[in-house]
Amino acid sequence: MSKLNTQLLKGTLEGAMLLIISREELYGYVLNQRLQESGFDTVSDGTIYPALQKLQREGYIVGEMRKSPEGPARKYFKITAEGRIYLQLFIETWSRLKQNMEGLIDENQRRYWGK
Amino acid sequence: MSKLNTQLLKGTLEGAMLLIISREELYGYVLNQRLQESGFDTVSDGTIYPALQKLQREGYIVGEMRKSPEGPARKYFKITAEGRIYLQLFIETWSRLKQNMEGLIDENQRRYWGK
DNA sequence: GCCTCCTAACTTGTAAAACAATATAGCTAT
DNA sequence: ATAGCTATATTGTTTTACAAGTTAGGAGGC
Repeated sequence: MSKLNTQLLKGTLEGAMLLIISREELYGYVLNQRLQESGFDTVSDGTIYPALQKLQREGYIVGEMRKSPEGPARKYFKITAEGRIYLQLFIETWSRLKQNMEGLIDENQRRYWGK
Repeated sequence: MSKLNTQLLKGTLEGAMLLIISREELYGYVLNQRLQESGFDTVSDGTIYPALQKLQREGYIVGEMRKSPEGPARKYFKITAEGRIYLQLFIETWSRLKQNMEGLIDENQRRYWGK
């Protein structure tokens, strides 16, 4: 079950992260909490920090270190103009995939009650 | 674009393959055509055959070689009882992921016309 | 002082998945 | 024969997610 979720996570995580960062400037630790609030299973540190670095490397987000009043410094990320363009592309591609899957699933369900 | 699709494909491909096999006994070559008909980009041979072997190894499908009236032999696959159970689990997990993404995307769209 | 806990970012090594490219092989038509 | 379509399978590479571990700051308890 959790393994299945891991597989389904692939490919959608970056998009989900970018969607959250697009509405709110935040740092990795809080991003992880937001993902959980959005229904995703806990994402490990070893997943989220490399993913953030990749998004930054590609120019979709930029990070900035800021001191914390309590605890270690935080790296706040915000989305760039390029990131917004990529985000729209992601949403379109996701929608297409969603419709494709929906079509297959609907047909599957239909065969179990009245053809 | 095609690269983005590749990433989104991850995790959903097995489910899509199983959905198609559940409605129709077929072999890899035709499965690939069906996937395209369902809107997925072309899936390479190096993806589909190992994926079929994995599904069989896990007991979700079984394959059987049959002679072809024209051309080389074909390996026909059909879904097993175990495969049907896994398929229902996949559909539930997919639906959950879909709703999670939907929630994030809706919120994103809302911020561009009437808050 | 020392230990534990919570926050916070990052690294390392491993496993899974998809791809391109390649190999093999049967049949058809030129 | 050789080119083209069908058909399965393997190899090597890249990407992604994870577990586990490292480093470090601040708070509280003993």
